[in-house]
Amino acid sequence: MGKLNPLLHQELRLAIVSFLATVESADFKKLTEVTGASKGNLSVQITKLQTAKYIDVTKSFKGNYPHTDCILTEQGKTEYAGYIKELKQMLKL
Amino acid sequence: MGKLNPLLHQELRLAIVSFLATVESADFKKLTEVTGASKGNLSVQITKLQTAKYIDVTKSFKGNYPHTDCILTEQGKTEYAGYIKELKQMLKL
DNA sequence: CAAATTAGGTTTATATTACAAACTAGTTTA
DNA sequence: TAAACTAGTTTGTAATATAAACCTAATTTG
Repeated sequence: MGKLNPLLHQELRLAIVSFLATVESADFKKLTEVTGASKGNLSVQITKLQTAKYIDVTKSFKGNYPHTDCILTEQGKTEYAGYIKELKQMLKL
Repeated sequence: MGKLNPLLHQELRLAIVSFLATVESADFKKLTEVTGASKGNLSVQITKLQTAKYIDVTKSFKGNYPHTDCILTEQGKTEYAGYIKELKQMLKL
């Protein structure tokens, strides 16, 4: 098998990517809100998506606090589109 | 989180269930063909779906050989429909 | 001002899962 | 009768997901 991209076929990562596909930029806090995930889990999954170059992660300081921003890369968009295509095909959506 | 039914949000089980949703009966061999999965993996995932009462599994003999037939239960259909609904919502499909 | 709390994360330990290799049990073929 | 095939199941291992614990600095509270 192995049709569905395993990096995307996971609930939290899919939630992150599908959200980023609609906004083009979201910070860590926003992502915890929209996904409902714990910070630990979110941190891990962001790193995985970053390692795979599906998202770009920018760390900076906002006021005095650290701040992490995420955007979908071109590759991320492409892979996401491919995943959706496979999924639709498989589920006849 | 935890929106997407984890029993269905797994490629092989999803492939099994989505296929059974279109045919109302398939044997082990047919399922290996349509999913492309190994027999071991298929066997394990069929058992999980059966344990959860998402499918009914009937073992018989066809000629001299054992034969395993699977059909989606009402519960399986309901859960599958629910999964599709959540997924569509999440991915805006 | 010292202690507690909050912000914004990361590391890591544990539990669960997925998966294929190895196995079971019998059958057909040469 | 040995080899190869049918039709699966069991099980060992590796990969994964997840939250608890941790970290550093900032800020609020008594």
